[in-house]
Amino acid sequence: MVVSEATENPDEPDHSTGSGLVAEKARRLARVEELRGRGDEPYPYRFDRSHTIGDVRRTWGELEAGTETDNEVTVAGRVMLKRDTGKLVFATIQDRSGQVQLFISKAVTGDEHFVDVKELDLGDWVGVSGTVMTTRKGELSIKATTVRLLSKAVRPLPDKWHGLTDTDTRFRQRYADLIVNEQARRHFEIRHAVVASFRRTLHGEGFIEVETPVLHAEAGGAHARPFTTHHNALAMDLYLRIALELHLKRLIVGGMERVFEIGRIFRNEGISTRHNPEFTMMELYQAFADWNDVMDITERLITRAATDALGTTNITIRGEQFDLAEPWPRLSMCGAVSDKIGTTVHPSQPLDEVRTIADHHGAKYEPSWGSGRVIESLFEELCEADIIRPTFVTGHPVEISPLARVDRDDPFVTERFELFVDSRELANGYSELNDPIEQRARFEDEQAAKDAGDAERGTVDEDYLRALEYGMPPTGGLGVGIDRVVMLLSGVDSIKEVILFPTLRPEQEIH
RNA sequence: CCGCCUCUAGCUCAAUGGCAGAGCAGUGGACUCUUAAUCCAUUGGUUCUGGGUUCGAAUCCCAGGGGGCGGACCA
Repeated sequence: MVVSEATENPDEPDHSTGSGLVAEKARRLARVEELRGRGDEPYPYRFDRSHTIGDVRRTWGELEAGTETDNEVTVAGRVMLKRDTGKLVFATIQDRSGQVQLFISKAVTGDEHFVDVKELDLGDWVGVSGTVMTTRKGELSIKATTVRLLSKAVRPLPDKWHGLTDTDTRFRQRYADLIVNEQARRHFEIRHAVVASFRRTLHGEGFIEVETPVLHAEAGGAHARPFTTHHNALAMDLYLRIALELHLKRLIVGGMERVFEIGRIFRNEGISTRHNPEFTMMELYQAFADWNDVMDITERLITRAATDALGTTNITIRGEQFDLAEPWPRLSMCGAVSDKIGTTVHPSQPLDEVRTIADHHGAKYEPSWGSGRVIESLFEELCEADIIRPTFVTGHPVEISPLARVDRDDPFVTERFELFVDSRELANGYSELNDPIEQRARFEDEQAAKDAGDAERGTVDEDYLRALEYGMPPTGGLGVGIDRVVMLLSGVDSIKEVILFPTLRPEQEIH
């Protein structure tokens, strides 16, 4: 806490001449003391309201201008604006359902109570009782008989007109962002609607919601660098999970048939407009289904989420309108690359041949990569940027898909798809590999690549193999990046806009 | 980790090498139908930090810090 240098006598700071944040806080804190001194609690324990502001608007929104009713209501909200015309004060208060004007007349409240109204600051929480009315100009208002302070704000709100625009401050002080920026509140309403919609759809189709460990002894199920942590009592290092996959499939082995989890996963990688170190994934696994079933459920989940969150399946991507309800095109990875460059590429081709093509088209690769992984690099380099509308990219090479089942018609690719929208990967799914012998071979390939220096590759998960040995039914699986779905439906370009508290460096000093 | 951009009052922004300013918020005053209320008066600055160039630096240079965008990384 900084003590103002201008304060010569610390026992009695001079609020009349000071200014700036320190003086403003001192002035408001002095008001807190003044209220306590006379026996009024500036932070009461509870308050009963009869209506939300949204209720008031719904019930009386059509009232004609210049109407006085004797309908009594009690609402609560934060003071956002105050217009003082002397013996009449207008204030705009806000709760999560909206804003409404208070009409506070000295003649109604009485002189003593009116003095306290005058002392209210922007940002204070109040509980208000009064009657519903409209002004001569037609503004729906509550004609207050009492205005009770529910919580004194000692820090001023951001600018009442321009709000808070500094991105750094908006993300660090999300609380302030949410108070003043309706758009920010909207993004998190959409987020809630998406998650609720996913749950509703999945429950409706017989899926069971489960929770699996966040702390893993082995970080498997994806290619990513994990965060490490330590458990003291067990005296061992643990990883934060990078995927949900392997535990959920153990449950399919256990006979749960349809399971899903919505959970946080952690990847120790770069931060960008599309990546946050912790993000939310929904994964589901459905026994007796294959990748085609999973593509269908992906369309249902996201289309219904759009309807539930936005009331429409029409969305705008890069200024262009798309209807999510129309079937989503399917594009094979090898086919897309082949079409783009005019020659056929396929993971069955010798590595030299594929490398030559990559060199020719500026796609990068590492010495340890096989043909399949180089083709993926070609796809990322040449095709990804062109995908705007929702598109299933299918047929990923076996080399880059260690948990997916080989295509029933082509032994070099898998029955796998990734959903791309606006050049971003939103979902990933496949027919799950359930042959324990083949899975072991795939894990051993991963381990070999890891041993050769590729840090993101996987390891042999013996317990998972043991589970498969009990027999996993044919299964289709899906992972959906919730944050990215919310980005799509919110129409924002940065993942930080849809994460309440995105990862940032800590502030050095808090003012 | 690299490149570019950015950082000025609580908030939103000016000042392009020559006295650090405005609006909002705050403070004092007027006002019983305002709508970002209005009107009069007024307080408030480590110009992100440190160093340098210069008679003189918010401004130019160097280093550092925060943030943004792009790249790298991210199957």
